[in-house]
Amino acid sequence: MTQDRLSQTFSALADPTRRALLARLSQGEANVSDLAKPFLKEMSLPAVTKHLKVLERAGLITKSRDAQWRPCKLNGEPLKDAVDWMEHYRVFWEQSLDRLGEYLKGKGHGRKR
Amino acid sequence: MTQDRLSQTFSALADPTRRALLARLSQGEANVSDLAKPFLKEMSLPAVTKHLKVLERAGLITKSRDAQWRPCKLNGEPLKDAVDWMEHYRVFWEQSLDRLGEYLKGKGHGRKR
DNA sequence: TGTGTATTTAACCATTAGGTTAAATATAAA
DNA sequence: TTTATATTTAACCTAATGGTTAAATACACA
Repeated sequence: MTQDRLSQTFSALADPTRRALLARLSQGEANVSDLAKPFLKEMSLPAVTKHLKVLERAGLITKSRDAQWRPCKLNGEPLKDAVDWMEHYRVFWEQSLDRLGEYLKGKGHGRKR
Repeated sequence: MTQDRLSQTFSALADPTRRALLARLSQGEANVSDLAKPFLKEMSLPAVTKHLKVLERAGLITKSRDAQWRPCKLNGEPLKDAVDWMEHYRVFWEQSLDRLGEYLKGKGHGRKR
């Protein structure tokens, strides 16, 4: 199925290998074999290539060419829409922290000691 | 595979039906058939049940019991970790906006007219 | 023109995801 | 105890995911 943009972003992020690749790329450009190195005990090079392709199709990275190397660069823009979507729900994770905060501040008016 | 928490959250969000279910629940509790109603032209009730189960396993909703109804309630906490992860990349979507901002402010010192 | 290094593609496989229909279960109420 | 409504489970199907190995391609250089 041709997924909508947001689904594509979220499903690209739904894999720890791919998140680790993005984390590595947040420190700077790197080519495929550099990126693959930390994973070659766990999986093959073509497996990493496939993960990179998923990230590329999601627009989260772009590959350029330098001789036989393919330097990859992180592109954060798709994350903006994802975060924007999630921000609508901020109240749903902050409300529980509020309750915790009020409890800790002793606003319970003597309830629970 | 038993996924890590973050992967489970992102993959739960990687489906438009499930995001729509969460959007509906952000307006308040609803039971399964209420939630399913907008989707029954596109899919069956058991399909919706499955989506709700995915959201439940991801900790994004909780179901309670009221006679034969199963009221569902949104739980935003897993989204916090997801947003926290993404915030590390904020600079990667803001930097391009900065460049746009600087361009618009004419900070280009005459380059590119 | 080979040769070495980097990367991708092809062909395949097992598991998961997302859907279906039919049957089972839970609960209230006649 | 039957009936009606709400929901889930079972069994099944197809396509997508994430991995493999082997072969192909891209490029620099002796």
